[in-house]
Amino acid sequence: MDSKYASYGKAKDKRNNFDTKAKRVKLSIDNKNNNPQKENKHVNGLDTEISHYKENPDDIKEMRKLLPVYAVRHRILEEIRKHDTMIIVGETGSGKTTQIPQILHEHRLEDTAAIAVTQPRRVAAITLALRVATEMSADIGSFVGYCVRFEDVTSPKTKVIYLTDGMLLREAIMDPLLMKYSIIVLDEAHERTVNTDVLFGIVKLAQKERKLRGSKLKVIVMSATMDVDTFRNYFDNCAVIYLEGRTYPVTIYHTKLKQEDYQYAVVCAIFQLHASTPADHDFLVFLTGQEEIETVMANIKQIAKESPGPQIRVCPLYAGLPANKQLVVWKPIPPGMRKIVLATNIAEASVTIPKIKCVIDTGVVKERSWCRVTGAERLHVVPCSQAACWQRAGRAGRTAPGAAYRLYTAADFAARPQHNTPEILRCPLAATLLMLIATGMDPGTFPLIDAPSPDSVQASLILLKELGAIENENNPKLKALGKKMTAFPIDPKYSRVIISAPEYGCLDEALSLVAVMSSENIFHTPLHKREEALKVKQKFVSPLGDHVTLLNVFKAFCKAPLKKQWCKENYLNHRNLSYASDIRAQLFAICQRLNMEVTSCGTDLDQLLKCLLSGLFTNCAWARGIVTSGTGRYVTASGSGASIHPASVLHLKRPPPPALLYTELLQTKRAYLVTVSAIQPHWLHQVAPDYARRCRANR
DNA sequence: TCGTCCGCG
Repeated sequence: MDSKYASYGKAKDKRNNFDTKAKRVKLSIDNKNNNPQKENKHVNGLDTEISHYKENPDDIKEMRKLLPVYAVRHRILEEIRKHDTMIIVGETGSGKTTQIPQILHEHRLEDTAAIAVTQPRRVAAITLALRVATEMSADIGSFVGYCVRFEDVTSPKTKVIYLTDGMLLREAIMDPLLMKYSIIVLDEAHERTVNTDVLFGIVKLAQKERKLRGSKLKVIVMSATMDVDTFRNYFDNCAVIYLEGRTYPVTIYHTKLKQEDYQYAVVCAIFQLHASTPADHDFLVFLTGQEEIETVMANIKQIAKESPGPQIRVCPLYAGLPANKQLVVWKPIPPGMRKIVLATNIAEASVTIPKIKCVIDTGVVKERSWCRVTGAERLHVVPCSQAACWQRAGRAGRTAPGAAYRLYTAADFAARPQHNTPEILRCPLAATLLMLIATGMDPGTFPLIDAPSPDSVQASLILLKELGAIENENNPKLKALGKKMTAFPIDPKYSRVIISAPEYGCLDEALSLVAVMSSENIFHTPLHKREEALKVKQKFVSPLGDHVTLLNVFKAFCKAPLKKQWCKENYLNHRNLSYASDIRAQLFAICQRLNMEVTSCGTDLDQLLKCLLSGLFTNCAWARGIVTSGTGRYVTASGSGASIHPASVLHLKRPPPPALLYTELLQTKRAYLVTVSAIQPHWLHQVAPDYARRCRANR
């Protein structure tokens, strides 16, 4: 155990040292209840336990009447009748997402068309629809339904449709005026996901155009944040309704001193609170990632052995954790024991853990950003916004009054930005721009609350031009190839791979590979079982590189009869492989619709790599002739240095391949090429001659 | 020799 805390748990005298150390966290009451309203305000999110409710219809009616929104339903209705666009700010538990669509439906405000209620997440769309169907005593898929990727549970009679905003965006490609709906409710607007931001513009333009045609579209934006000025300005100073929430007060504590090392501070805070808090108070701790969670978990277990107080059960929670291990968080524990949940920001909005009384917030988050010049994505730990801090604190007040211990000072808090940087300013834009162009929008004039820099837009338009999707970056007109690309709900580079595949006779393999690459990491490597996980991976490894290795794993997964068991034995993530399998089926169906011939290249895997290169030709790296500084042994097309990621099967391979095709350029401590294959340098000239010429000219 | 936040179609 190389933990820097490990020694504290070993001897009692060192425990004293731990307690009296100057560095220990001092928790003080800096702003106890000074602003109880504010404490609740960014709390939102969906109770995943919603779907487990089983009540009789009378109870449900009574429960609806108790919701804050019920009392003001007539006023809401009146306002919505009056205004074409409005913003509803509702705190957690106000019932806005489940009740307002019902109120609209009961008063037949949707007319002959339907009501769309969008959500950033699939599970939310599904569970909300199930809840509302129960409340309205309807079968799901009748007049209440939902629509998410792989699952359309609606019928022509469906009047209230819960759907992901990604799904509504895809509908906009077919019908930019969204004529199917007379009311569109955009929920969780404060999260500012790329899809929600783009939908704002789509509905705004659709509303304007439909007004001219005498077909009204009502737009209702729902948000948990109180800072609605940005939204209000964007929607031409529309009306705003505020709804009260249903949460309990959360007392906020800040540290008196700045904590230099939050990983150290968090362990100190846990044990200080552990010694002073009743055993039935569960803790929720916000950390940044898998490795950090595993390290802190090991430290807690070590110290707990020597520590007085109730028994501790530590539960890790992050998205990459296999589902069965995630579920442990929701399992009840024996009385007299304390549950400590160590979570990433998955617990901030995506999932709700009941009975949390105490939140410990490190105040940091791991954020991904994109560099338009090198195409590199960066993962780094940054302080989170004030809004995120309130959101985290609110997790302690879901079922009873609680407390939030912030491992940063009140001054530090005050100096933070109010909101996180919207995703649209941080991510590659090619997919979004292609979607917009396919919807008939002009990327130059499309209204966005926060517009990305013209340089970022330009960089992504150039990529779309190079992929053959649009004519020109200055006058982006969709080409036939681009039109075909939008049929596939995947990254434009990958849809280009699929469309090229028949040419290389490898559509069968390309579909599998693109499906796996569109899913999350399929390898699960726990910190303490790394060696064993690496050993079992060997049977899938191909000398050609990571891509063929991924393909080998996917093929074996498809053949395995007991998939869950098989994944466990092979240290693979069953959820992500199943997801890849679903994506493959979806892509396959689209190929059939487009009359594409599904052929296999058999053992001629060079064909597959060339095909991959036809979409990822901008992702080539060449071995450096002369080893210069420590920036890496390869150089990319943009001229930046990088090394093969150590998790790659080509890492440390001798001799190093002269040229590589990489999936991702990731900047962590250094720049790494992630998921790579060896290619012949002359392939680039065969596969993408125009690009190869320009690329050589620039180098 | 690395340690992959969260999501969507």
